[in-house]
Amino acid sequence: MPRTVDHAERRATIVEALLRIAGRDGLHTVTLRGVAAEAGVSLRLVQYYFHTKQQLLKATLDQLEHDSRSRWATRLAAIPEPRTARATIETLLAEALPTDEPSRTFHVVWTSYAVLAMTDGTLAAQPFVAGPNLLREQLTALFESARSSGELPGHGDSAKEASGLLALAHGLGTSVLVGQHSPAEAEGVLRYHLDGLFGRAALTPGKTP
Amino acid sequence: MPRTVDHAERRATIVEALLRIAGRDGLHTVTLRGVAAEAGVSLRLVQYYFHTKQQLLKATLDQLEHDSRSRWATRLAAIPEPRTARATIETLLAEALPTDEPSRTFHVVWTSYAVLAMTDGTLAAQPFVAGPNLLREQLTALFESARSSGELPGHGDSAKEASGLLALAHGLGTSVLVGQHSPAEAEGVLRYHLDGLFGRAALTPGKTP
DNA sequence: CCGGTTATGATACATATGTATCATCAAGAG
DNA sequence: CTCTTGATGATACATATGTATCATAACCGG
Repeated sequence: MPRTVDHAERRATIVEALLRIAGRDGLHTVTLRGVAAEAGVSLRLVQYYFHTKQQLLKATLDQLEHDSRSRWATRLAAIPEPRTARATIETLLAEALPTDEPSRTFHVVWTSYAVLAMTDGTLAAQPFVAGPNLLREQLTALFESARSSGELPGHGDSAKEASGLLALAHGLGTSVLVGQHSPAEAEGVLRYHLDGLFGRAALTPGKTP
Repeated sequence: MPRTVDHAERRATIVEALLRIAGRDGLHTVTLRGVAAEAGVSLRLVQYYFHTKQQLLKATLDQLEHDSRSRWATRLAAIPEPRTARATIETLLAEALPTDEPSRTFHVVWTSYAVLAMTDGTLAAQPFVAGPNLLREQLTALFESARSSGELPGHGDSAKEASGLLALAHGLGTSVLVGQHSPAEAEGVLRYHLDGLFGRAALTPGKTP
């Protein structure tokens, strides 16, 4: 065999270049030449590692999904040991809020793909259906166990709670992306609603009757 | 004056054609020639009434905003006379859920514009900031009055409740657009959360302690 | 009726972009 | 060393698209 290069690494740098462009100027401004320039490689190389633009876009989406999953795992693993349902849930949902710049980039591009998936049937819709569904199931399970353990008061429809909370976090995320809310505001709203779920009275001092 | 045509009407038909295309195939597939063909006019006419593509896109966004406002007004006016806060709030939020096909088209295109606004600073971000903010203030006021009238139990941060509910509705809307939830499911989740706010016990028979 | 303004058609132009082709270089195998 | 194969560079090609230009028809005021 002649000189061999780490394909995975090359592909990663190219995908990262695409992500930078898409996060800065929008996914619709992504062009093969632009990606090549941003990555500091020739157009030919982009073609070489991703034969077509569709494949490059697909690979980028896969990468986004992969990164997202690994971030979740990291965050979950970092929860301090008295691992309450509240903390776990808050951790899961916090990932939906764009706080720092890389997170913002991720969410902008991810949302761009989601919009594409709304009309482009060829683009895999699984990431935007199966992913959230999985998350919803996790949340539902957390709710259930928290309810039976007594951490979560009252009775309710855990599935609906989970769906709602997920939608809430997602909606807050886009509101941040669009400039309506600051990340801190969104975090506050999210926390407020979690407080409501887990019993506000116990958490807001001075208001206990 | 020579032959004069109703410019507003022509512009409307062209904008509607653009909306059909954007709703069906995505905003990124919109082309001047495509719009012309869809509208049944010549390319020149699209250029004549909207000098540049930017202006056409801008006009379409304005149209979307206008339509949205008028739909809200219609819905609000249609609320039966014992106009409870609950009914008004539910009406306001229901507009965020894509139920029928025209509504879906609207929300798909609207979301596409929102994504554009995330990176394209030239595109007016007001619709996606001022609009929701206004709605949030309305909701906040409704919460406040409902609280003082006793319709809404407990005390809480009306502004945060309003922001959260708005984000919830919006998040549910996108989850429908992306195929994760059916419109009915989303409606159910929304109603469930409203039930929670307005006191679930009074609404779910058989669970009163 | 006629001149001028509005409206519309046909077409040209420049450019950006995805994709394909041809050539060349590099490096390890035999 | 050389020769095969993987990696990369330069460039060509076809096309789509936004925009501009030229011409012409329709209509109304004087």
